[in-house]
Amino acid sequence: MLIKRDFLPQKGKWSLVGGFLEAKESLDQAALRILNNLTGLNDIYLEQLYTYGDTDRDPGERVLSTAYYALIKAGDYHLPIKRESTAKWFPIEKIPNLIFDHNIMVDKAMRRLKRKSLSQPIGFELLPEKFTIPQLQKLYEVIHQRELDKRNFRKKILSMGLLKKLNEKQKSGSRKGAFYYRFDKEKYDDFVSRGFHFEI
Amino acid sequence: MLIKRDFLPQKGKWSLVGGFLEAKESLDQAALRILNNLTGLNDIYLEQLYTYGDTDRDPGERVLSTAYYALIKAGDYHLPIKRESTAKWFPIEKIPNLIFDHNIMVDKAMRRLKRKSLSQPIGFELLPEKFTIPQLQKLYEVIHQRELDKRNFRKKILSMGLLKKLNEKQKSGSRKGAFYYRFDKEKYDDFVSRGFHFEI
DNA sequence: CCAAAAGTGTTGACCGTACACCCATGA
DNA sequence: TCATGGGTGTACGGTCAACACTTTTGG
Repeated sequence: MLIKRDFLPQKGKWSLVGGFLEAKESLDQAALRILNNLTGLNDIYLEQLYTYGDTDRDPGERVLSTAYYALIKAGDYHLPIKRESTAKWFPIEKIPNLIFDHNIMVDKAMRRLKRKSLSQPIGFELLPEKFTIPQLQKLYEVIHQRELDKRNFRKKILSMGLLKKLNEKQKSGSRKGAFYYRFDKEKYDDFVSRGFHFEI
Repeated sequence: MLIKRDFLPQKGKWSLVGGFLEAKESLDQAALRILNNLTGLNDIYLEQLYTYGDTDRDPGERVLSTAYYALIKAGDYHLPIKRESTAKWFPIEKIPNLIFDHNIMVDKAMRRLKRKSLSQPIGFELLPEKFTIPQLQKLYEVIHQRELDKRNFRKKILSMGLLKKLNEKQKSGSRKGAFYYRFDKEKYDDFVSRGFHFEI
């Protein structure tokens, strides 16, 4: 999600969403507040990415920026966006030139996400409650920017035992319909606490 | 490397090394400067770890801390440490209670290092120019806090083709003596640029 | 001659990858 | 009936893990 800057410098260019830390809030709280102000969303997965501290990043004055990235469930982004006029979603491969070092931030976030997706079932944060295996596969394909074999993907994902199959099919998107699944929260917690690695 | 605080609050407790960012330096430069002031070392591998921004981390006043960790070659730490009276090296498993959230920082650094050691030959930064395979193995054992099978370790490491065997033995440490090796810088760069993963 | 660390190969289990066809259904 | 995406199994090769004995040499 990018916003079109409506003030100088670089007015009119696309930019990541940002704001200033207040005296009595933590960095995490600030990130939540800023995201919430723009989108109205709560309960969003947020993770600190990196702190950018070069003296000349912002040509105006010296600014330190601690970048965070959020994972927002597919479907939630239909919610009304507050400053709708300026905020817009972009597919990751079509991100335009951004102000300052923001493209570097996006790049770092993507690398973090790729790595993370190999050691944690991030679908939890990015998919709706009920989702199909083809949906999950597409998520991994977008993150890793390559196509995956559906037989192998399904085998791998199911072998982890984290998914519960529901007795319900998604009817949109195909003639046949795809079964919905749900993450098994308990097994997931086991998994995470033991740490796992997973090639894809 | 820890220092004993010689000022309040928490005077006498162990602490990580820190300092304040100056107006005209980047975070990276500040980290280098602070490390150099204490140890006299240059050309040290430094990596930003995380920025701690809770409002009550320091009971005195509000402080934001961007933590960095350094990898210092075994052997270099024999160099005279400037503030020698207060700085001391600790084995990782014997780190005492530290001030504020510094134990959390150490913990995060260790986790980062474990992960990193699986995707990059960190021996480059941590071992002297010439090193033996048993030395390299001990490095991985310390980082991962478990023993490794020397046959498997040797096989794995050599199969990567990153090491050049020298015609020289380390005579201390064993009767038989162990051959020295050296990293092959070119192949290493290839490796890193292609990215690799490596189970241990 | 002996203690102590260096050095060496094989095997089985598991996992990743490649690959092709049938199924269900709405139009 | 057909186009579309969902769903399934097998076989090969590579990699990890387990495991025990020989070599060298200073004391």
